[in-house]
Amino acid sequence: MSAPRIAPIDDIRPSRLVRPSSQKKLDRLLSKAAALIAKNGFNAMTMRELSTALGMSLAGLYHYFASKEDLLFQLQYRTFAALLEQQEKIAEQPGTPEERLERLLTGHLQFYSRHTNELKVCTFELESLGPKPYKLAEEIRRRYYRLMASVVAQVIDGPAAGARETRQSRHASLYIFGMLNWIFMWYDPARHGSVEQIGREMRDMLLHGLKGTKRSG
Amino acid sequence: MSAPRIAPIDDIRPSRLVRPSSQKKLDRLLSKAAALIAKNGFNAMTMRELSTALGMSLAGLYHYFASKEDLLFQLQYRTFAALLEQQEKIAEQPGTPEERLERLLTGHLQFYSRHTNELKVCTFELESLGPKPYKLAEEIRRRYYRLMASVVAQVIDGPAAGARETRQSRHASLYIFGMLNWIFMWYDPARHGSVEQIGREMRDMLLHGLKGTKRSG
Amino acid sequence: MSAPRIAPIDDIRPSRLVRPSSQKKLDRLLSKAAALIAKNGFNAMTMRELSTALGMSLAGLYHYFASKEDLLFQLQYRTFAALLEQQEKIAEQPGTPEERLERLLTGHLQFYSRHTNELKVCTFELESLGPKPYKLAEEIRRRYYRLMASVVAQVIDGPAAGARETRQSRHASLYIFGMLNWIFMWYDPARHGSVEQIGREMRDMLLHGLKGTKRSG
Amino acid sequence: MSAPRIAPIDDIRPSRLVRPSSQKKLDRLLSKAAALIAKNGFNAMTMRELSTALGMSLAGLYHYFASKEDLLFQLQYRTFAALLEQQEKIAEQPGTPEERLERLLTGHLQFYSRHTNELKVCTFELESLGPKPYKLAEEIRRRYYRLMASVVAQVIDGPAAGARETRQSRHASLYIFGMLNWIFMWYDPARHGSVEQIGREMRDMLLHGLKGTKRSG
DNA sequence: GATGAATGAGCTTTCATTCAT
DNA sequence: TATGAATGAAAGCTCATTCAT
Repeated sequence: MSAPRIAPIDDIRPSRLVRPSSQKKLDRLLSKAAALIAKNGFNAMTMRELSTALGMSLAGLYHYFASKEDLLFQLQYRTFAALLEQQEKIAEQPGTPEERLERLLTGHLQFYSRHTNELKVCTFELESLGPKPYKLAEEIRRRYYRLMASVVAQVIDGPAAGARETRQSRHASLYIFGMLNWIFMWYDPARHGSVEQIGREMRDMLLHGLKGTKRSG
Repeated sequence: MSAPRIAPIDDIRPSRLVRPSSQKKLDRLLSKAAALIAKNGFNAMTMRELSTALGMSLAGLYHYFASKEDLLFQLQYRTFAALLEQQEKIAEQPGTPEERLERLLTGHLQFYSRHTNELKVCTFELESLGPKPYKLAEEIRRRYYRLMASVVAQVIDGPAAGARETRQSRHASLYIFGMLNWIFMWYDPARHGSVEQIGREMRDMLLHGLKGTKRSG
Repeated sequence: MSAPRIAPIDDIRPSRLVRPSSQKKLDRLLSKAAALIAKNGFNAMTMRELSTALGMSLAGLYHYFASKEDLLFQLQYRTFAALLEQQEKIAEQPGTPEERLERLLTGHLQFYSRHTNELKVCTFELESLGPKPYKLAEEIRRRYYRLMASVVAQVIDGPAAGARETRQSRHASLYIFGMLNWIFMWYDPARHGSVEQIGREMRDMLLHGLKGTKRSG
Repeated sequence: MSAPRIAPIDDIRPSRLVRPSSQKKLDRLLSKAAALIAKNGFNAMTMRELSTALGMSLAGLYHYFASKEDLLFQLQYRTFAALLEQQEKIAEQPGTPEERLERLLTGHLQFYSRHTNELKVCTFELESLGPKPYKLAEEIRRRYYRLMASVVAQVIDGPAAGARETRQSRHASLYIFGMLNWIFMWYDPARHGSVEQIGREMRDMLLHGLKGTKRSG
């Protein structure tokens, strides 16, 4: 069940090679961009604004990104790829389906709490991509979705049933992604507790229903 | 437990009265605007584009909306108010907490299926509002959230416990709204069945956990 | 030396007769318009703004004025005509040239203090008129200028010299109009005293030079 | 009696440094803008019109001016500052109060004849500025006014009286500025002679009264 | 007379992007 | 690599004016 390699970024930016020496600077640029996009949306972020926030010239940005959309794509692709890689490793660890589900939930939430801006951009600005980069990003997303669905299927039908998805498991996975992604709209660690706690709550609700959430209070 | 009346729109635009005769036209404008915003986002929709789609002049739009943002606000406010009104009526009907929860789920999804564009705009363009209209829209949202949380609380702790919210019920409500709102990202009636079916699935999962979803297959 | 009648307004607005019954309303409109134009300039005043300030509909204004420029013209023409008529009467009164000069100065300043807004519009928005109304307004102005120049000539060269203008009298008249019209830029009755006092000061300075102004202190 | 330095422009636009290399270009832009504004007023001048007249793109203008109003402010501030600097130098030269007054009159008129457009903009478009730049421009104006008033005071009360302003000297200065500034409305070198001649005429009228103007004919 | 609705033309400003240096 | 200067395209919005009622 080893995953195929993810298509390289340069598929979409064949014109420019980013050498290791500038990797660190590139990361800084993307991080700042993520913060600005997360705050007001991709459209609202302007290249000028970004250049000012970075203390560099507007034209200078175009040494790192072929276009504003390329910037968005790089941001999304890298983030998604990192999330998927993490979750695939987590899913490979042995354990009951229930244990693995909890690990996926918590892993997702932890990734969220460490890369809030980046994940927010991935979650809400997918449609801002053009058709080609969209397809590339979509592909990773789909793999992540299948990963979740296969674990959910084992929870529902038992590990003996293999990882065959069913209508139930597919729908449930969509509900679960809704729960997970909606967290951007409300989560505040000071008010709601740690993401690990949230992960346990979700697990209880998913495994035992609403009444089961009383146990984890 | 009768709800206080919703603050009238004119709180924010006291200068303009929309008379009954133009109500119909206003509805048409808002409906088309909702479609365009839902498609590409509020920022991407241009007033010119809207005017063309409506077959009227650009300047003519400004007879109905003080600004582009005012348009967004009117759209959100009306839609939210209609949704809230519907759901409050539904919640008032007698029945066990479980029955009332299912009715709320289904009611939300039905509203979604009848006003997909409008609800999408409400769900994803809230942050495009300025501070003052944001607060007004937020207020309705909060009331809807409380309505859901009170029913969820009764499901968890039993009807005898009253509608007192707890940490569990509040968090669970947030998870539920995530499930409900995420539907914009994937739902296709042809592939996923009717919204009533989805509503039953969600109910089963919420009441009995993932394994409980097998029953409604 | 009786002055020829002033060309009737209808030369420029042949399309519409203003009947006596609406005369009063027309005056109100022009007065409000004068106030708004005086405040921010003709260009900055909008017909909407005016209609709002008057509590009437935008379209309604066009029953009284063929266009925005027509409004300006009517305002200027009426005001100038009234000023000229007053000053011609004043100049006809008997007296030494010096006395008649003082009367003209004071008359001008009194007219200013009674019709500040209107006169300001006449003084600073002449160029906002199109060529045809400009010429009509210019004509009255020129008559007023000649009236002043003839009196100034008598002051300089003695009443025996008749009213023949000279280079001196013409230039001096221009300087005097400068003094008079610049008053819009600074005059405040609370700080500078009555216009009659100002008139005496100007007379002293004009007749006796700067050192002569000490007498009227 | 050395004057304090004039507040630098950057007080209001600290973000943009105009380097010496672009100074020449900036001057060209402002000069053309002055011509267009002088012709039809600030409101009537459009940025498009200016860009066309300069043979550059509309957007390019915004490299030099943060906004249309900023353009007006820069124009006014620079012109006023230059006028004030010149007149302060002139006033410092030794001589009787009468000689110094004449030098100020002639200096003002010469500045006018060399920078007609710019000075016209300063004189008639002050109110087109917003409150903050207005205050800055007002400040320079006031200093110029005081300079004139102090010399006028010495003419009236003799040099021994120092430069203490009196009601007479203050008012007389306002009349003088009226005479000087009104020149925009009528002066034509071909018809009225050189500005130096006008300056002498004004001096004679101011020192000896209307009858004294015969001497300079 | 009066007005709500509508519009063509035009305004200031912003944006992503390019290019000579 | 880096940047100041420049620009085509387009955006939101306003204005004087018209016209059916």
